[in-house]
Amino acid sequence: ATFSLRPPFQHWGTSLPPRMPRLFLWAQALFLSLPPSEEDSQQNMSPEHSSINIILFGALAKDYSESVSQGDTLLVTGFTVGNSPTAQKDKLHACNLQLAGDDAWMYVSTDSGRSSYAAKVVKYTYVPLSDLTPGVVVNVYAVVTFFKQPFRTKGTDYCSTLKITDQSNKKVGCTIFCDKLEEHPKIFKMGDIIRLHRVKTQLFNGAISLLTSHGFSVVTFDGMVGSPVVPRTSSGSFKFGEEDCQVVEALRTWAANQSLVPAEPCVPLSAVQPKTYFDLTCQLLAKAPVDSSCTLLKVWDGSKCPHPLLDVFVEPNTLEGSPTLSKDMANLTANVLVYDNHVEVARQFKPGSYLRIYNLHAVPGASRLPSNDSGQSDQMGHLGFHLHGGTSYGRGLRVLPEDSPDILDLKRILETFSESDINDSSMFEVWSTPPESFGMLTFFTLMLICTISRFPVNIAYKRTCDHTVEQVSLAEVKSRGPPQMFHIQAQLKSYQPQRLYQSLKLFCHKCKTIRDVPDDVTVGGLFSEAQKDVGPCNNGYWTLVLPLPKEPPSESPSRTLTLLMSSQLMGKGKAKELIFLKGATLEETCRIASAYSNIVPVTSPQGTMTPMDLSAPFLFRGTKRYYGCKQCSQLKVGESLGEGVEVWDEKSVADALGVQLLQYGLLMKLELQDGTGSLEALLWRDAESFFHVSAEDAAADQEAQDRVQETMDRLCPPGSSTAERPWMDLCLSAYTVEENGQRRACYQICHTDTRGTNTHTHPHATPSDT
DNA sequence: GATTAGGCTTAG
Repeated sequence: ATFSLRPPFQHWGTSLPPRMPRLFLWAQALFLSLPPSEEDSQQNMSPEHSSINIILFGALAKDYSESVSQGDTLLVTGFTVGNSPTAQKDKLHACNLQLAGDDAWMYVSTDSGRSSYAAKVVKYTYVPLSDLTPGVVVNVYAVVTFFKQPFRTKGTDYCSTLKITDQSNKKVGCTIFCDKLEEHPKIFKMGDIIRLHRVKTQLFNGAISLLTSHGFSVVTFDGMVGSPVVPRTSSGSFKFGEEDCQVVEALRTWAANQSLVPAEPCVPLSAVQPKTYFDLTCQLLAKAPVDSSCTLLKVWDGSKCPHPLLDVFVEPNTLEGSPTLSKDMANLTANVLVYDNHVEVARQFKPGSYLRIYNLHAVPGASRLPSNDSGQSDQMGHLGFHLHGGTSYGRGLRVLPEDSPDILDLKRILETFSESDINDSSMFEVWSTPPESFGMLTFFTLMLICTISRFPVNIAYKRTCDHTVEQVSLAEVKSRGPPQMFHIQAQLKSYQPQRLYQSLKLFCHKCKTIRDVPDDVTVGGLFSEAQKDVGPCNNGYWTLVLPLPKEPPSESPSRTLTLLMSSQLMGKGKAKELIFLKGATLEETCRIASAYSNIVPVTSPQGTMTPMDLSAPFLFRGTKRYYGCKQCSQLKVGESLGEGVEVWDEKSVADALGVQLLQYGLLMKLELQDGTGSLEALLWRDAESFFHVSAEDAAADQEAQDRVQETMDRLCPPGSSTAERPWMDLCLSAYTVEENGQRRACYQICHTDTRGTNTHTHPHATPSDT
């Protein structure tokens, strides 16, 4: 992965980012033992010189850190011998062995004696907890009997505190330090199985404990007998085989007969006793910051609490997500106040996600929230829930993945709410409302169904238009026909293109045509084609010709890179602001563009410098690429450049070159439905405000692309049923297009804004601005 | 490259 431009560019004095190996492993006093040779004895070498440091660089470091264990025998070839800078300190050999580059290899022979090629065959040995001795690095398999979710330490890391045990019945404490939260063990409940690689034994208070050591890794599993053995890890390169399955299953079976786990700490809202501590598995409906040390979470688990639940009012504009009044009234919403260290954790949560809250305190009596001191006298004795500060008793909270068994159960329960029909008697039970208020009940039940059926993404899609139009059904839209504006309420049935990058288009304001953004293979091909033009170009530009080092195969022709700068700009000391580049590959152009403000790739077919085929970008600015319209551009390179131009941006460069600049846009076709029918509508003119993304950013920036994807995933969650999709308030413009003499009605979504993630409007409420 | 914590209830 060497960068062929480096030598000339270093000479030229640019600041191109170097491509250095990113990974290296400091493998200290590795597991290698060299038996003292005869020469050594003759030279009176001291015994400590039988140990030597090996340093691995690059890909080797990554591969071997995954595959070498203490005690393995290594065969090392292709190394260089260097002075060991740590010889004084570690008293090891004065030299070290450095393994870098393609020639360096290391072969690993495991305990079993079968030598083999590196990473593939390493076998881990697991030590029973009763056999642990202090001061060694080991691998263990165990059952978790106590755990704390990772919490911030006073140092640089997060810490997970665990207690684990195995068939040897020995209980061992385990402390995991790691600065990355995702690398901490994913433990959801006591009884989960854990596999720890490279943990260090340590004597503390007279007992063995385990501590993370270099190269530490962890995988966890559900502890329930019979459930699928699915490793939970964030590591992409962990080893997991048939034997692991067997170890996990053996531990599960053993643990099932041991009563290791105390009485089920997980309690549904329907079984909560006041003044107790319990674990709650729930879905987050909404959250709101209360103050710097307290956050409110509104959650439910689909069960009805027998005790009246405390309601906590917060300013609606501070609330993220959509709690529903109906769930409050049905005593389904639990208000959880999360304090101190847990606030940071809760900040990451998104409404709709599934949570488990550990050691939640059910507190009868009103909360002392400043905003509702007065209003809560009538809530005396209502149950509130507190997640106190600190981590005692494993107090904490985390998101559970949607496919974990407990969540599947919970989802099923929550689904029964959205599927419930008004005539469904289970609904009446939920309400436990006396028969005499039946009329009232029907109204509220209707409300409940309306709201819940739009769960979990009850987002208000706000119309931003300023006209007043009656809201109509899709069937009416079709029967009334164009030209007209409509307001509709609909769900997304499907959309095209499914590959969202294909929605990026280039638009010419002059000839009104839309074209696709070419992919890198196509653009790269145009650059290769342009490279064939090796002739000179003499049109009065300052020219710098850079020979490039030969690349294999050696018979390939030598290449040069030509940089051209305008004499006019040179005269003003602005030469670097606009650079023309000839002979570069696409990749090289991109790299150079990262260091200069405007790079124009050019060729010189008849000895005159001219922009490349306009199928390719005519301009690179940082990560952004700009295209010109083939039909409408009238290239004029060679004439005087940019008289009076102060700032060189895409517009002034396009003007100077006679290029008709194309504008980026997003084009999608959305199929809408509302129960009266479905309708295909385009998203084009107002697509940027719909997604809150500039199309130009979306062409160059992953984050912007993600935002488009997220919006589509919210409107149409992958694998979701219609009932789960949110409703949108949309403004629709109907117009007529003529194709082959045929007139056809066309619809476009306009004036609609998906920013409303923090707002909530009841589905039947009329947006205030319409 | 050391350090962090080393379960055992907040007090809202």
